[in-house]
Order: sequence, then C-alpha cells, then structure tokens
Amino acid sequence: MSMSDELVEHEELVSSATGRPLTKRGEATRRRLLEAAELVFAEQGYHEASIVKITERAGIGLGTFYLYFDSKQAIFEALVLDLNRRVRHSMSEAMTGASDRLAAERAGFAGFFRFTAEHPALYRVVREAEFVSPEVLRLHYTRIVEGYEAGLRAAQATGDVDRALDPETTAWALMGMGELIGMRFLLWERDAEGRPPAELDPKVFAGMTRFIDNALAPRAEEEK
Amino acid sequence: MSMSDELVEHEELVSSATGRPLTKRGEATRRRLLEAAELVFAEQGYHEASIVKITERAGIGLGTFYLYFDSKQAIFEALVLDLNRRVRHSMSEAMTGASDRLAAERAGFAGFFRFTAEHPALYRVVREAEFVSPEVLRLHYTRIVEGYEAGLRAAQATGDVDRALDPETTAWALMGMGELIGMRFLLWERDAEGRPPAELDPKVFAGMTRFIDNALAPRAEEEK
DNA sequence: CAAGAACCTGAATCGGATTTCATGTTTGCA
DNA sequence: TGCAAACATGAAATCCGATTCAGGTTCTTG
Repeated sequence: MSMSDELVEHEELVSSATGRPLTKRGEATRRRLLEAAELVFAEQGYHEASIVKITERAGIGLGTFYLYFDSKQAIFEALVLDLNRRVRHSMSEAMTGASDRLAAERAGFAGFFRFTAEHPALYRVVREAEFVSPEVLRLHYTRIVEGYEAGLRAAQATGDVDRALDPETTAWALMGMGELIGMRFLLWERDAEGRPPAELDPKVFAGMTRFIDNALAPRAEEEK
Repeated sequence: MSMSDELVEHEELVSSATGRPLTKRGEATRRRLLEAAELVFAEQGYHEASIVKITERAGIGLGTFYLYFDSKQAIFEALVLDLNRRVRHSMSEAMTGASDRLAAERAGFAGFFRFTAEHPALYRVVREAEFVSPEVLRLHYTRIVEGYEAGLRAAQATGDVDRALDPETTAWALMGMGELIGMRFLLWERDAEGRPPAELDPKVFAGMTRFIDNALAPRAEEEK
C-alpha cells in the first residue's frame, strides 16, 4: 500500500510525479492545496468535494494538482495526518506546566476542545476517514489514545488516579466523551448569526470536569 | 424537506411512485431492499454502494428500486431511522427488570453493545450519516440521549447518582464513551478467522463499568 | 375468467467526476 | 544570456452510476 510512506511522522516532501524533492515554490503550492482541501472537505464532505473545487479554492490549475498528489484519496490522507499532528501538538502544549497529573489531563482536554473549535475540519474529516481510508482513521485515534494512556498509567503510579481502572479502556472512554461532547456542544451549537461558539459552554465544561474527576479519582474508602 | 414524513415513528408505508399503501408483496420487497441496503452500505460505505449493488443483493430489478424509494439518499435515511428504532428497542428491553437505576443504566449499555456486535451497520451507517443527511444523524443521537438523560434525572432524584452532574452533558459523555469503545473493542477486534467478537472483552467491560460507576456515584463526603 | 391494479424490469439517458497529456511558463545557474 | 529543470495549465478522454421510461408480469376481485 502507498500508505507506508505516509506513516512517517516527518516525511520529506517529494513531487508525486517526478519523485524529486520540492523547491520552495513547490512546497508553497503543496501547502496551498492542503489548506484548500481542509476547507473544501470540511464544508462539503469527501464526495461532494471535487478536485476542481479544491484547485479553484487554492487558485491553482486543475492539472497542477497531480504534480503534488497521486489522487483525491492521497490528499485526503495527507490532510488527516496533518490535522492529527496539529491537534496532538495543541494538546501537549496545553498540558505543559500543569501542577499535577490530574490537572494535566484536564488541560489536555481543554487543548483538544480549543483546537476543535478552531478547526471544525478535524471532526468532519476524521469521521469521514472511516470510509475513505480506515488505516489513517486508526492511526489518528491510536496516536491520541497512546498519549492519554501513558498519562493515566503514570497518574496511577503516583496514586492520583484510581488504580482499579484499566488505562486502555479509560483512554478510549475519555476520547469518545471528548469527541461527542465537542460535536454536540461546539459543532452543533450556533449563535444568532449562525456562528459556532469559540469554546465550550461553562456549564457543560464544568459538568464534564466533574464527570471526569469522579471517574478518575481514587475511591476514598480504598485509600490506605 | 421530504424529511418531515420520515420523522414519524410509525409511518404508513406507501409507494413513493403512486403514493398508495403497499400490499403484502410490496411490503416484502421494500423490506428486502432495506435489508440489502444495510449490508451494502455497511460493507462499502455510502458512495461505493450503488443502487445496482443493492438491488442485486436483494435479488430485485434495478428499476423496481424507484417504486419504493425516491433516491439513494431516501433509502439511506430510512435505514438510519430503522436502525435507531431497533437499537433503542434493544436497550430498553435490556433495562426492564433491573433492580435499581444504576443497574438499569448498566443494562442499557450492555444492550447497546450487544446490538452493536450484531449489527455493525449501525456504526458505519450512523457515522456516515453526518455527511449524507445531518438531520437524521441528529435525530439518531438525540433520541438515544433523551433516554439516558431522563434516566439520569430520575436517578439523581432518588440519590443514586451524583446530583452535581449535569444530566445532559453526562448523557452525551456516556453516549460518546459507548460509541468509541464499541468501535475500538468490537468493530476493530478480529479473531483468528477474521470474525468480530460477539461481545465485549470482559476486562474492557469491567474497566468501563468501574469508570461509569465512579463517574456517576454520589461522592461519599457529600452524603448527608 | 376478464380486466384493472399493483408490481416488476433493464436498456438507455444523462450528468458529473477523476485523471491524462500535449503544451506553455518560470526559475536557477553556468 | 541561454538552457535545463521545475512548475503550471485546462481541454479532452474516459469512466461510472443515478434516474427514467416504455413495456411486461402477477395478483385480485366482481
């Protein structure tokens, strides 16, 4: 599969036509295509989005597209990987400097929601990846969950998190929560002018925090 | 929109060509089309699935399709509503006879997972609905969440569930958890022969139960 | 059993999308 | 300045699938 090349975290950018590395001009064009693709895929979905629409949005000739990506599917996969990289960056950035491990988890969540509010494309594109390219979908989820899981194990070791929880299951549970709450309270919510909110409603955020704190905290009676 | 007719819970089945009610034969054909659509949409996704593939799978002539559904989108929407009805039935059935409200929530979850294991189409179809027909997607989630939410409020009233939780947020959180855990541990998991497991790995189920119990239980120190 | 209603059929129409390709333009460098 | 190498272009080839339609078959009822 053509996937294997794509899986490398920091791949060297090469022309898919000649296989040679890109010049500065080439890289800029590639980036404009990716940016246009993010907008078009998010607004229209994979199948409504056409190469023509993407190249028009990017202000680039139709034929040029194929100098940078082998196919519509190829640019879609590149986009998922790009978004994945960025959301994880946003999360880990939010977590640095947290006082304790539970606070770090909360901060990571906040980073996730901030990114979601700013890039609705993440949701739409990732969800659609299930059908367009299952491999990248798994990769996306797995990479995020790995981060959670490691954090949970560490927090269990220090006693900040209930040791009876299964870290893997818990990580997936947290991920699922975040995703559906983001969908419902960020993406579905619109103000009077039809704009989505910049962040989660405080009531919802508080409710979710309480839920997570309850779920993760060690049970009082079991502390020794 | 043509949706409004479809939203009725127990609609009368009519031919979309003549608008008249169906005979027994007609109903049987319609059902065969829906069953074929469930398989084909689940295996191939909306856009790979073609009307020809659906009618072939149903053993029915291509033209016949349009006697029962106006379009490809129409049968897709009908399918989502059908699956939604069935999963809710499966959940409420599992909940009857539970000793207390917390046990009922757990049982509802179990019913959800059982249905998921038996009908992987639910996931695939529902997830794709986000792009094909956002209205039915909302309807699907909203109907399920309403049930959770009502249960949570009742359980808070009796003191079985932490009163500090926001029922709506909590309901969406639970829904998201269930969805992602089902995806990861039912749909992604395959045994040696490539068959998906019939039910959740006990370790995972136990981990999830612990997580939910922690999250929902009233905090000890706040009991008076 | 005759005739109308309901149901069934698949070839042909039609629109729309991806991808190719022959040709033109810009850039970098000797 | 001149000439490769990179980059850019959009018309046309090609494919594919949703939907229509003109004409058949099966049921059912008076």
